[in-house]
Amino acid sequence: MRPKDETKREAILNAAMVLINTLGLAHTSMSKIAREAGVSPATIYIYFENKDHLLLTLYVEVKREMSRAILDSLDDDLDIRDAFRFMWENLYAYYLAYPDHFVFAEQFCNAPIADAVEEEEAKGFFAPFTHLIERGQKEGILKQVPMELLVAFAFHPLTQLAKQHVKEGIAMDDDGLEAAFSCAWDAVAAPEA
Amino acid sequence: MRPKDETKREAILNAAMVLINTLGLAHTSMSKIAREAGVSPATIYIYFENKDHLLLTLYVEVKREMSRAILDSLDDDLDIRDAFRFMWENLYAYYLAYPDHFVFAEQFCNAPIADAVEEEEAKGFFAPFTHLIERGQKEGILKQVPMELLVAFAFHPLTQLAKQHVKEGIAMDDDGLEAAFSCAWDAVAAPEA
Amino acid sequence: MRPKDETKREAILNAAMVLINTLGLAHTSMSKIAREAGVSPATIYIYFENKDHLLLTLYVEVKREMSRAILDSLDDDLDIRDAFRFMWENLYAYYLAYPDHFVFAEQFCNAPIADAVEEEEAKGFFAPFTHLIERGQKEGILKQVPMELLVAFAFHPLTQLAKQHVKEGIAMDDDGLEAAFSCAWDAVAAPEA
Amino acid sequence: MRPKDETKREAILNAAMVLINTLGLAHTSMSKIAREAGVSPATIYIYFENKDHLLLTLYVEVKREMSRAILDSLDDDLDIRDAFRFMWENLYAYYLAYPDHFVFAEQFCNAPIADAVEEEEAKGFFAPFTHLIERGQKEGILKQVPMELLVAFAFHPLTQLAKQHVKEGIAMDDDGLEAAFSCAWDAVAAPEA
DNA sequence: AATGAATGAGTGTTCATTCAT
DNA sequence: TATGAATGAACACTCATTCAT
Repeated sequence: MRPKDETKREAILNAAMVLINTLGLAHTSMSKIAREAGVSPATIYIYFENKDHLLLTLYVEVKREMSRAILDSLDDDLDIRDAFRFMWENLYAYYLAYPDHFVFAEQFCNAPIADAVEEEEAKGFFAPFTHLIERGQKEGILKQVPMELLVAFAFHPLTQLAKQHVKEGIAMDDDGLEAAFSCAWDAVAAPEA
Repeated sequence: MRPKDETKREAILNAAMVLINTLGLAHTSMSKIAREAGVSPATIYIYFENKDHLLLTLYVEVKREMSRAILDSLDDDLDIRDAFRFMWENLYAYYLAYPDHFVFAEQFCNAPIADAVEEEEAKGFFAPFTHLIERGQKEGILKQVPMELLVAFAFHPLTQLAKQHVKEGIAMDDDGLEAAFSCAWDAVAAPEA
Repeated sequence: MRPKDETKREAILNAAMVLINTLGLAHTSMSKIAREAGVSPATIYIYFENKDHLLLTLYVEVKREMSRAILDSLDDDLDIRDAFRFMWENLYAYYLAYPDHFVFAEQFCNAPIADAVEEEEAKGFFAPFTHLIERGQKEGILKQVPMELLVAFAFHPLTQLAKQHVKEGIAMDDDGLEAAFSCAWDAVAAPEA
Repeated sequence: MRPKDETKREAILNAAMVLINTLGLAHTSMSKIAREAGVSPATIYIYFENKDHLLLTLYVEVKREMSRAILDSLDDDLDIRDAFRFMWENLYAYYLAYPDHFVFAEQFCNAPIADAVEEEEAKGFFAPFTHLIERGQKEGILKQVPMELLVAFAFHPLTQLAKQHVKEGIAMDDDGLEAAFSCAWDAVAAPEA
């Protein structure tokens, strides 16, 4: 008996992501994924129960890697603003380094199939971030508004910028990042006394 | 030869939107659209060249309606902050009133097929908004940063919030809106002297 | 709009029967049926909901034709033995004339899929026969035993004989039929006083 | 090198029979058989050359067991009628005791694949029965008609009854059996002088 | 303009079988 | 012997689109 081939599993996941980004979810078929991954269509079903399961797995793994890249090296002793900035820059760097992860995640999470992801599963990866916000609010540094607002302003404009930059093949320089961060920080920071 | 039936055209477009929101782009076929719209598959091809054309048309029309709802009643004489707030509230109201337009647009614009939309076509609808920003920067009221930054912070967090609220079936009350707007305004407004 | 083509429907049903008799239920696929019928696989689904529905329809129609051939010309005024013999000979003649109907029915009714046939639907075709038996019992000509016994002895040996004869390409002559019928009649007839 | 495991072979054959009776020949695949038998698909090929060989083997073994149950204890000294009755009751008892053997055999022998069984192989098991008939004809107790007729009337109605009873989960009592046997015997017995 | 019939190419998935261990 | 991995071909069925009316 041959052992399962981890590289084959990775090849399948990666082929799926590449095709979804190129052709779209709607035109990415199992046989195209198989061809791109260099395996037989039947082989995919050894590693994944069915197409939905494959896509869902891909999404969760991408999200996990994202959170790792952004949060793993987060230092709890940093003051709020520095921690915030650290994540912000990590995130933008991640988008530029793995644009396909990011493009895929954006397409996937807006499709109804994404509803099948255990909400908490994906969200859980970002727990350290929510803790940071709570700390910031307790310390009076962040605005006393619902958490979802702060998350929306902290993350989403950056995502949108990255989407444009990835599509146009450009990137912000240090000044651009600085300017963008100042917008983000002003959005979430409590007005100074 | 009867003239083309405008209500039939609308029925087709609407059926497509409903199905795409329910089943996803990937599982929305021409025959399902036909069945949902109460017409024959062949009839769709009288109104639209092919599937892509139908989807693209739908997207452009949705975007046009969005911009109309938000910008048509914009008064050029309003001061920047009031104009800004006017649009902001119009936009959130639109999301709540036509969640399917909005959910569709989000799914569609993240799929590669959206690349086929004349970039400027969709953007053009929002020209009044960019003029507003330019005026705000000239007047020193908005931050002197690239326009795309201001757009990203002005629009995108709200979109994200609306997406959550639509999915969870909730809505912000006046206080919530006030808080959210203050975040947005702080993000884009020039720091006071 | 083209009208549905009845000959196409017949061609599909007949192709299915031929292939099932040749290759067996297990090796008869929709694409083989399509090829044999000279239509596209997709066309089959215009006439039949799915494979099971196609097979079930085929079975019911074959049973209907069988009962028509055997019972339609049955004369209620005949005495029991003559009526019985009339049907018996009609049935054997039918088997020889339409061996494929018969071979198909035998294979199909022994497969679990046959459980899906409305029991009464197929049985109903043979109501005239059960009425005949009841009359024969009332007149004291047939044995006073459960109806299912009489049916089993009246029909099933003949079916078995026909199965062998069809397979071996032979047929009973008049003497053979006479002998066979005398066995059948002795089985069901009440012992003479 | 371990010796082949007889229980494993039995498990495979039994799994095949169970699945064929449940799902039908058409939906019984090698991997389903493997799963049901608790072995790997590859293992089946150690015991059987291929799928056809497995099915054919199963059929022959079932037929062998049937003939054993019915004929092994047959006493040549019994008079014809008693011997006949002995087998008749043994056969019905067997059907009730091993309905799955019987249901399988009926499905299988009506499928074209059964043509591959050495005709004589299966028939051979029932040689004692044909000898009995020959003796009965010589003694003038059975009708002087072709043997196949007597076999058809002796066996087939009973099979048909058993099929119904197995499906409906009922069984004949002693009176029912008596009545059924009297039909069978009248069918095959020579008319009394 | 409008339709249901028709289709070849494609879908996601399972098949019988073999491979490598 | 026994296995799970692996596969190309096939499966039932649907696709986007065109045809004939």
